[in-house]
Amino acid sequence: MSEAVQEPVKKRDPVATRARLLASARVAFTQKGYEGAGLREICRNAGVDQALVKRYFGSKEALFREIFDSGMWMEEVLSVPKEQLGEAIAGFWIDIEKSSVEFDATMALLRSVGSHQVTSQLRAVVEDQHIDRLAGYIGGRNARQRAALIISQIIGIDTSRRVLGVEAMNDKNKETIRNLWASQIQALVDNP
Amino acid sequence: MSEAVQEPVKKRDPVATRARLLASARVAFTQKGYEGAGLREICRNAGVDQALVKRYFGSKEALFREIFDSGMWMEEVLSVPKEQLGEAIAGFWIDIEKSSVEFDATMALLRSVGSHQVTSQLRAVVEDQHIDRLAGYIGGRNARQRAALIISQIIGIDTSRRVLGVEAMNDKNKETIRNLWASQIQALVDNP
DNA sequence: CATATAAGTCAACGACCGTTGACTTGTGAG
DNA sequence: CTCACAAGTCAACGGTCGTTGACTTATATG
Repeated sequence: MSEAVQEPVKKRDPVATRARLLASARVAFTQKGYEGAGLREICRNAGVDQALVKRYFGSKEALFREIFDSGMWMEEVLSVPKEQLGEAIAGFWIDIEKSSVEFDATMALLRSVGSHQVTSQLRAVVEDQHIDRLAGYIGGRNARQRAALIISQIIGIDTSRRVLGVEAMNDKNKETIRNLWASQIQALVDNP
Repeated sequence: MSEAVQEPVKKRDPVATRARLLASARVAFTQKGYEGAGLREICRNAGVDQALVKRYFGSKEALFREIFDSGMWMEEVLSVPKEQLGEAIAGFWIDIEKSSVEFDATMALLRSVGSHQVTSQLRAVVEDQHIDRLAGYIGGRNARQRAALIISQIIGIDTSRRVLGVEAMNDKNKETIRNLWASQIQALVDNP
């Protein structure tokens, strides 16, 4: 109402269109993974024609890449002192369900892991955005390997808990899982 | 040559056909996951017609289920004393590449995790064949949760190492990973 | 106001998917 | 030897997929 200083009522807004396409793709990839999400569905939910994916991104694969490029992955969790890193990481990923429901990059990754078309993309995301960043933070001997183990635990626990829905890790057992997992991570952070 | 006491040279052998179909399906699901593997490809490699999948198994989903039913999952690794369980599990899954290349149930599971059609199947496999069995073996307080964390680590590490191909966990770093991981598992086995 | 260009639409391509019913043919029981 | 039935084949169904080229239309520039 008040911010409409200039409202040309554009019928065509490439910036907004691109944004709506990206937003819709984020939801679809989160819910169904790379292969499971269809371009027609993504475009329908974005209210645009399916041919625009090619114009704006080039291909489905490039659209998928775009989504993972804009992630500030470990930042939020790497702001705590090392002694609390186990609690911070475990707490963040155990309570992640409260985060933005419409886009959950971890879920999108886990549900796309089986698609050969994007495995190299996902490896790059895991290595560059997660493992390397975490390894640089914890330091010490075999930092890369210890960081890789921590990231692998995130992948495995999230797969069991949220993708598969394993009962032993459901909300009723949340606190138990969080405590056990936090001390596991902390052991890897502290050193071999 | 010598064992052919009775060789009817059958043109039709339902038992053998079924077995060849299962063998081919195992390879395909291992390499491409549930969605990525097509029935036409499976049948072609088995040398049979694609219509036989319906006759023998009913559907693709049922064929997939059949493959995971015949698994003696944790048996091999649960034969060691508790004090060596960490070493046993880590060692088994780190060296798993030497096992039967054509069928690797863990890979088939990991590459199929994103397919909604089979998530409930896979959850059942993980819970009944892995978590429950391991929990019964290790015992103690919160055994199910500790077992679930161990199984989740298998899932996560195998996803990083063999599905994604993360460099920090490749063969050159195999020993480091094995040792770090073994002590992580052992800590969960011993108790909270 | 005229117009070049970008934005968006439309319909179709070729390929693959799981499934299915009708068909042919081998095989063992009588 | 016959024949009923199981085993295996064939072709097609209806559907989805990512992609693409030709088309229409809005917008900004001059």
